[in-house]
Amino acid sequence: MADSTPRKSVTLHDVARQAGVSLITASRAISNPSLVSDKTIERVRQAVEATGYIPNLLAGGLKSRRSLMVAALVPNIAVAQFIPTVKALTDALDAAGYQLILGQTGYDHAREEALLGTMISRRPDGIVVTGLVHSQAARDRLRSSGIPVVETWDLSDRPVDMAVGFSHLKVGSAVAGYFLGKGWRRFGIATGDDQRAAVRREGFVSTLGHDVPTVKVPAPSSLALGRQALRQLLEIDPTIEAIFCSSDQLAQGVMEEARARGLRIPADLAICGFGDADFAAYTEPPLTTVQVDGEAIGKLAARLLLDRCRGETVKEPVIDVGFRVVERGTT
Amino acid sequence: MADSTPRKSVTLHDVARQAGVSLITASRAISNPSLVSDKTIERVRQAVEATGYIPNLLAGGLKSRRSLMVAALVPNIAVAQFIPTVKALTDALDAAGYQLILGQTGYDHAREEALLGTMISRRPDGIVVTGLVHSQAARDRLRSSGIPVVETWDLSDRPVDMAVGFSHLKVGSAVAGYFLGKGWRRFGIATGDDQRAAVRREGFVSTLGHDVPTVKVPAPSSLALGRQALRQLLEIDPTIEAIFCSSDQLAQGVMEEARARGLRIPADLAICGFGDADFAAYTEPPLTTVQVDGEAIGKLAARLLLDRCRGETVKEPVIDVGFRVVERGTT
DNA sequence: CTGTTAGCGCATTCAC
DNA sequence: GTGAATGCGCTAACAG
Repeated sequence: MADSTPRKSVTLHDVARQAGVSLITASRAISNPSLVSDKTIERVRQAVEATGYIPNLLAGGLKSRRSLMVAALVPNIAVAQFIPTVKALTDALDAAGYQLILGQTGYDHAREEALLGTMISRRPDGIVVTGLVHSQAARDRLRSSGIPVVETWDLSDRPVDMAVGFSHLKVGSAVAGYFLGKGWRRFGIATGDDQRAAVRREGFVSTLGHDVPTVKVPAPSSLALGRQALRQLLEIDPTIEAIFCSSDQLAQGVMEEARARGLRIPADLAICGFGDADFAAYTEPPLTTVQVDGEAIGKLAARLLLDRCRGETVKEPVIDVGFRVVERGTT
Repeated sequence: MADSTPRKSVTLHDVARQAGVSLITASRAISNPSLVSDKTIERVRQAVEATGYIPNLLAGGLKSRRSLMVAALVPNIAVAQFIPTVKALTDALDAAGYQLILGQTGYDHAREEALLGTMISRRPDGIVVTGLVHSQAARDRLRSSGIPVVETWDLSDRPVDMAVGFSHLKVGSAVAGYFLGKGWRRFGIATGDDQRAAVRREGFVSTLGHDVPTVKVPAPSSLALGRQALRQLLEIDPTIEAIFCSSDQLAQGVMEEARARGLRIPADLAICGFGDADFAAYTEPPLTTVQVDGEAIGKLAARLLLDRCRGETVKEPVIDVGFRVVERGTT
């Protein structure tokens, strides 16, 4: 009972010998029991128990060409935005026996390209990226690898393979339209420095028809950066009536700073966030924001990938999950 | 230029043939260039380029017994607490060529045990778990697997292998001592339902010498649950002077609810969080909390693991990173 | 239902 | 400096 298997790891060979069956029968008893008699299954089960056998998925995957792994690339896991997606993805894949390999691109295209190479070299059965794959070289390599790919949190006419997301341009337009409908005319933008946030800004400005004072903060955005952003925006234009923030964390910071300055929300300053974070409905006042179903994105990405792994052809390889401006107390 | 390698993936064999060298020379040119002449390296490099070769780490790892993967088990990635650790771990490992496989135990011991089995079957070069491994069966399997293990965010006299964390009992004691020193005598606890939070509560209560009204919320804790917790606590005892929360998210919710009720912080109600989240210093008033360096935990865990992978013996297998009560405006 | 044969793609011996 | 053989641990094809 001290230590059963100190060095030499026990292999399927040992199990087969112990059970008095051939290697392949032991293999089948474990991974495809319907092909084996109950008596044999039981003998193998006992042998597994006795030897403390733990299968080597790497070896199996080499032959079967299924690694049961999915690579997920996020810009930065500290970006709260993507966590529900990663969580839903992890859960859905786990239920099907797949595990997630995590990679961070740091919003850097060169790094993304290098990381994709590393991931491909691990032969995952699928790859999920947040955002669209930027470099053409990376797109080509992904395609020629033959690995199913899902691009998420954005949409494209010509995805590498599959996509689950929504239009950031439309988000910006929708918020601008909403602000205009409320009668406000003087705006500000507090935004992270990533590309999708830039597209939302573009949609906002284009619907407005003119540019808008903007403060850009580095990712990951946070409450602290939101406070700082409002200070800077009010320096640029103290008469701003409404601010569009690229995340709810930034918006929360803008709220705190406004409160610290004695500004009433929304009478003196209206605020709209983005993402509908878990806390957004519970701030004082509750935060108006753009709801995006990050969890659904993760679930759908998993479904697309798993369908592909089962050899099915996906009929709808590009899914628009949409978004919704959720009006609450800050506007 | 259409598609270079549609089905049959290119192997090192193809590269070697193209370069006019043997398989092993090609292998060395790529992974151990110091053993090969510059001319050969260049020929191989060109062949790699021409064929679009991407190495298969699974195959290499099978022989070399190094998967270049580390498994990380967290209760739930949606728990903000652990994100800096996972991020630091991912970054540090990535710099050394290792990738992280993510798993979620859901604070469930049976699930943790099953997941550890799955992870071991992937033959990672190291395993990081948040918290101590609970089931004895899992501890035994981990030990006999021979895989380096780091338990984090807690300490133990007899870790499975290595540990990086701090004493939750001492955290609870320290906060109780701090509260008592401020002259408060009527307390409440808002806590997540995980085991480490329970130990912090135990430390708090034991230093106090008597039990305390407690509201327990399910993980992951959030601002919304914090608001709810304060409502319940005030029902139990409307005269509570100070509340110890098991996370800063909960504390933020308590603050919001207090504000909504017109309670002044800290005059009417003092609040202490746990974790020192990124927003804690920027709330109104800034949140008193217990600072724990989650990033350092991740970095240290990576260092221990990498040292082991290099075959070095770790002289200090249990590291106490400590903690600090950070006094801010809510107390 | 069970077994035999032949690799998966690469890296570790050992030779030269 | 380079190469030939050998097998990591397992499973896809066939056969019986």
